[in-house]
Amino acid sequence: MIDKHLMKLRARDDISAEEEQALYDALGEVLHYPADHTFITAGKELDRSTLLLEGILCRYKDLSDGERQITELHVAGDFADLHSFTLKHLDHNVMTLTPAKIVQVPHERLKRITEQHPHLARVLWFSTNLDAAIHREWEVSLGRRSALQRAAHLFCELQVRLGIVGLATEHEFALPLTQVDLAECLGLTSVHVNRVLKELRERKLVEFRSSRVAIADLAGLRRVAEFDPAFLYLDKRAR
Amino acid sequence: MIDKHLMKLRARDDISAEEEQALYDALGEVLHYPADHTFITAGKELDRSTLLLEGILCRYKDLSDGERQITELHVAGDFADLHSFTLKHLDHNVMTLTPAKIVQVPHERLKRITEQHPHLARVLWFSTNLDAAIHREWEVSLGRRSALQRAAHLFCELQVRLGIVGLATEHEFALPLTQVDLAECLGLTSVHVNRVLKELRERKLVEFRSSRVAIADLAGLRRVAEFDPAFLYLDKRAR
DNA sequence: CGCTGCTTTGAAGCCCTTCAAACCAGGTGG
DNA sequence: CCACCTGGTTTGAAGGGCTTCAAAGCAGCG
Repeated sequence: MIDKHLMKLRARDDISAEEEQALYDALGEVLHYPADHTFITAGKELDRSTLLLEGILCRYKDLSDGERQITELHVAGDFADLHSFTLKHLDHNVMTLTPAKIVQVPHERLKRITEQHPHLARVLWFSTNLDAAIHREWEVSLGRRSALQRAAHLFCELQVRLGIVGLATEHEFALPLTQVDLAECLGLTSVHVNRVLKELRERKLVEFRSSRVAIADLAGLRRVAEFDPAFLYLDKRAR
Repeated sequence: MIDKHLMKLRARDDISAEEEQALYDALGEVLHYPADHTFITAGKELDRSTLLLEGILCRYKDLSDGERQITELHVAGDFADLHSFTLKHLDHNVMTLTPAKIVQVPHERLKRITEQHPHLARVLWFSTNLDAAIHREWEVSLGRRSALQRAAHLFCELQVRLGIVGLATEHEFALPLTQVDLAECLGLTSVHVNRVLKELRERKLVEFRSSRVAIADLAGLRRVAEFDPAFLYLDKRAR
């Protein structure tokens, strides 16, 4: 059931059979959520974390004028809110962008992992630090990259992250988001996202339509985005 | 020596005398760095973390055109790169913005903490998750807030964070940064930062000059920034 | 007293937003 | 089976917030 999560972890470190079992033992209830469903609200006390099995989630914050900023996208195999284990409540909301299948992991069982499996605990710690690395890369995009580069960079990031769990090739992947969703990731208006997507299409770099990303020229796309996958920590080593 | 770090941790959870001792036992060499000194470079293997005792540090990424984005500021009491414990190398650089006094903490000794002090390990994990929360708030600023709001929000954040370690009052705190430094935090040009600071001054909200922030109207400043300190997790509870 | 780094100000321009409306595909119901 | 509705996409025109370029002002210091 958590094969994609294991793929993600094992791309970064060795996970023993015993540790794999400890993870399985930590699993709780499996749930199916519809699209556009906010299932974690900022400030609310949490006693379990959410491991995404299928679909796409996002973390987001709302502003007073109705604007929204998505701070991270989550794909299958990601813990959406592992950080709630130490934070106890979150500073942001989490919602589904597509229909999603998730499995809950009670914090009580995560606590046991920190007590009985220090290495696995460090790997989980690593994985929250990986989320922070993604945040940092988004800060760079939002602060310093042009609209075209931001969009290109996001597609590059998703191609790698989905590739790790077998959901993307060099040429394409499914991405059932709207242009509004993308705009909320990129700090742009959906109108401008539309124009940027048009330019990426005309430059024969990438095509985003009918819920798919078709990459015409991955090298060119990465060049435009100045994409360096180092921030995704794909080197496998002891954590 | 690490009293400010303990103040920071104890604002979020209880730290026992035994845990405090474990932290002291983990300390290594104390170093003094000059201002504008990059002492951690992206990609370089690390075997120790850096606890800031005095001064201001920043994490930053450089872009090909010479632009720079600062992704977080660090104040006394912060671990600047505790996340390198699980990441092993970083995706960003770390530099001093002022002269700084730091103490190194070998990863080997942090590993021992994860094995012998699970609760303290969770508190340290929490503290890297707090950095991620700050990243998210910056994403919101960079993606959705106006230049004026971004600057106001940063001052509010620093007032709280410095206040926790006794380095800020409701009315003022030392901040020996240049307008160029601020611009690199805020995703703006230094020219525009200058205009924004002028407006904050004219609106009688906050004055930034000669290395100090003088807050004329904290409530008004927070209103302009739409500042909510919840993302700093100041509620004390078991982690 | 002149250098250096930082701050301040002005003028022009551009990237992205705003506002508005048309277009399009998929699903529903008469 | 088409008319209609709805959510999403596309395009145009005008405007604004921030950048760019340029230069002057200013404080600290050797």
